[in-house]
Parts: sequence; structure tokens; C-alpha cells
Amino acid sequence: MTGLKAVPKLDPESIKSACSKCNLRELCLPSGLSGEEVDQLDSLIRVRRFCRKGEHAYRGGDQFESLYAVRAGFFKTNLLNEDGRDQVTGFHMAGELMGLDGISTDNHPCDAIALEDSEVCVIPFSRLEELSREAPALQRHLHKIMSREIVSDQSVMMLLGSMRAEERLAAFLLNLSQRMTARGYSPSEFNLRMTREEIGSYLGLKLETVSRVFSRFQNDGFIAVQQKHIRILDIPKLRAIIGQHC
Amino acid sequence: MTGLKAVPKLDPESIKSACSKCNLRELCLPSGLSGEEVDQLDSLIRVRRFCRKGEHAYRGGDQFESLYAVRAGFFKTNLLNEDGRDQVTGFHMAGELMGLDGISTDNHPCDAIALEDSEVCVIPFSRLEELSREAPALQRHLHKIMSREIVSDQSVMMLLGSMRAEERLAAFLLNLSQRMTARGYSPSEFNLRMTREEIGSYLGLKLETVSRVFSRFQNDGFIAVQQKHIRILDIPKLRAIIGQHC
DNA sequence: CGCGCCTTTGAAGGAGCTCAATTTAGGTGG
DNA sequence: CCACCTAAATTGAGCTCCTTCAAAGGCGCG
Repeated sequence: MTGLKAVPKLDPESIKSACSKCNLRELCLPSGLSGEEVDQLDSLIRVRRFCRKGEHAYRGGDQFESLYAVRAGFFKTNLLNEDGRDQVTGFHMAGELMGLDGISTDNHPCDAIALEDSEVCVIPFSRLEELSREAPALQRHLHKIMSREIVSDQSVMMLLGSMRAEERLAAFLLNLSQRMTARGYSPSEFNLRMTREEIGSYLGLKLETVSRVFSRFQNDGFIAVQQKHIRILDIPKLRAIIGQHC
Repeated sequence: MTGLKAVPKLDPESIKSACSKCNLRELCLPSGLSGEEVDQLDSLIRVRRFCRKGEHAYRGGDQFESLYAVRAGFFKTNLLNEDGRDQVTGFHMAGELMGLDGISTDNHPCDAIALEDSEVCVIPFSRLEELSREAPALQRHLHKIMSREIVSDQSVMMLLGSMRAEERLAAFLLNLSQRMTARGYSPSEFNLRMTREEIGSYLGLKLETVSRVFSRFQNDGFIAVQQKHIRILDIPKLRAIIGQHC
């Protein structure tokens, strides 16, 4: 396992992040806000932080103070249960917000670990709350983002509760593909940033099963896999796999 | 399946609900608010609605306008996927809030169905947002409730992704027991309001498996089951089941 | 170039599912 | 109040899909 070596707390580097100029603003917190409201956000998000591959944006148990928007790179969040169980709860790409699960207990329940060299915008939550008291559009948007997280967790529950291995992998690939598209990347060709084990953990499967299903998909001509490099050759067929649960 | 007959929209009965006098206020939205803030909530929650067993508090696809606090009774929420899949996403008892997943799309993604004769407080969401702009404590509390929902969905993901059938059932019973306790009921003796099939749907198991595991627990002396009536005889042993995933 | 980690693939085993039959409980109408 | 009817629950037997255990191959990095 990478990322287990002690990571020194980096002094957060004070760089103006300028949501107003960020090309992710349509995917991130500012989406749907007026120019003025985005300016207010700018004033709030003053700190960006780099995380090299394997480093943490935050750790389970850390006091909750901020949300973290992925500005570049790729993260996983890892839930550590009291009984030693350990599961990937999500993968997060540029424009996505991490840390909402920390609000309820004032502690982060999970680790956020960079799967490649990455950068996050640090968003002090109490200042975000302040601002959203004054800007109803921002308030509503924040609520939508939290609600979207609930919805997406529930659809993972559905996946874990009722899908077979092939369906899970198909849904996973289609989800990734769709998120890549939203970011202007190719929907059909990309590099996986995570290992088979991490995919398996997220999908409730063993790494061998993930590997086998990938091979099966490749034999069937749905995808072309070469280690971490994936090309999706037949999106409709992948969709059909999910639909055909007799 | 019960609850499939057409349910006429009940005219919401206008009853002052008075959070300030509700004995669930420590579990529900008002928890942690000052007297004055609770009064403000009172002014907002003017409508209660009765749902007889099988009736809906809201339906998947309905426009999102309000949150629903369970005032009495017991609900399940049921997610209906586009591909005909269908899964119970949660069970909700008195004092718990339903409908947060509707904020993101302005439509409820799931059905909320009463599993016994029940009553809900209808909380107009835009008025709740208004009020929470003026009352920081309420704002923070709302955020905590939403975050708690995220955390609890994630712990279901963990359950579905990494636990075996016995562990899932043990966790399920302990969770129910703990919620009963918080409401002043016996932690060890209660009636299940849902069927084996609904439990199975929630836990990603088939109803036969649920039944078999209950029988096994009974043979082992951990619980006493008689249809829907459950007595938990050995809470530590149930806890141990979850811990012992070799 | 060698080492470690990740991935692939095979074979055997097991947990939970499917199919099926029986029992029990709860609601309804005579 | 009892008989009936339907929905829910229990239990068994065989099967399937995924896991476990094991070994070999490939890629990247020092």
C-alpha cells in the first residue's frame, strides 16, 4: 500500500485561488452564482494546497474546519471503521468537493488521499456558512451539493445492494466516463488512477474479481484494458449490462 | 405488496405542531436551538399530516418543496431506479427527517411509505432556508443533519461492501436497538415494522437469507424471534459478530 | 537490471441465491 | 366467532457467483 508513510503537515501555501478565474467553476462550488457572489467566494478561498501522490488532504480523526475542493488531480476517500474495517467511499476528481461528512461530528470520519499529484482549494466552513447566510443563491447551492452527495451515496448503496460484479464494473466505468466528459476529457479513453484493489474496495469486490471482469469485458469487445489505461469501445453495450438484470 | 393502491392526496390538515412542545424536539430539527429559535421554527411548521399504513408521505418524482419530520410511526424510503431496480434506502422513526435527497434535483428521488399509521410534520424548505439565514445555530444544525445523513449512508455502504450476512443483520439489529433507546423505548424488545423482504432489500440480502440468519441467531441464543417481535438477549455477542471478521 | 508492487489467471471452496414446499399470522366476510 | 384467504415467514436442496489460495507475469522505479 502506498501512502502509509508519515506525511509532514505542509505549511499551507497562501495563494489566491480566484474562483472567478478557475476553469472548474462550472463544476465546483461557484456554479450558478452571480459574478458578485463569485467575487465573495474568492475572498473566502485564499488557500490552496498541493498534495503529492500518497499524501493526505485530511486524515480521519482530524478536526473538521474546512471543505476541500479538488482543483487538480485525483483523490480517494477511505473510511476506517472502529473494528478495523477499511473501505474506499469515493473517488474525487477536479471540481468535486470533499469533507462534507465531517460537519456532523466536527471530525473528519475518513482519510482523503491523493492518488496522483494534486491540488486542493481549502474552504473554511464557518466562513462559507457566514457567506451563505448573506447570499441565498450560495446557500441553496451548498444545500444542493450536500444533497447531491446523499443521492450519489444512495446510488452506490443500490449498486452494492443489488448489482452483480459485471453490473457494478459497468456502472463504475460509465460513471467515470461521464465525469470525464463533464471535464472536457475523452469519454472513452482515460487512465485509471486507482488500483484494482481500490476499485474492488469501493465496489464491494475482491481485486481478482475486478481483474477478471475487466478481462471478460475485453474479450467481449466492450473495452480495451492495458493495466491502468482504459478505452471504452462500446458504451451502449455497457449500459445494456446494467439494464439486463433479468 | 401493500401500499400500491391509489392514495388520494389528503388535504393537509392545518394543525399547529409546536416544536416547542414536542417531546421529540431533542431528536429532531430543534435539537440544540435556543428557546427563541425554537419559537421561530414553530412559526414555520404549521402542517402535520397523517399517513395510514401503506400511504406515501411523498412519492418519487414529486416536486421537492418540503422536508418531512416523522412525528409518530415508521417509514421506509424506497429508491426506484430507471432500470426497474428497486431498493429500500432507509427506515425512519419518530424524530428523523426525510426528504433531504430531494434538494439536489428539486424532485424527490424516492418514495416515503408509512409502515404503520404515522404522522409527519411538513417543513417548507425555502422557509427553513430563510430562517436559517437569520439563525446561525439553526443553519449549523441543518448542515449537521445533512452531514449525518451522508455519514450514515456511508456506513451502509461499508456494511454492504464488506460485511457478511450475519454481520449485516447484527449491525441492523444493534442500530435499531440504539435508536429505540434514544427514544426511550426498550433497547432489547420491539416489533419490527418491516417485512423480511424489506430488511433484505435494505441490507442487500434475499428475504430467505434474512429469515435463516434470524433463525441461526435464535438457535445461538442471541435473540428471540417470533415473526415481527424481536427480543435481543445478548447485545455483546451481537457486537462480537461484527468485530470478528477474521 | 533487479526488486517490489500491481495485475492476471487458474482451481477449488463456500456463502448466499433460486426454486419449491410448508407453516403461520392477520384480515375479511359470512 | 369461526372459516377462509392471502401475505409473510420458515425451511430444505441444489446451484451460481464470487472468494480464497496460489502461482506466474508485467510494469515502473531506483
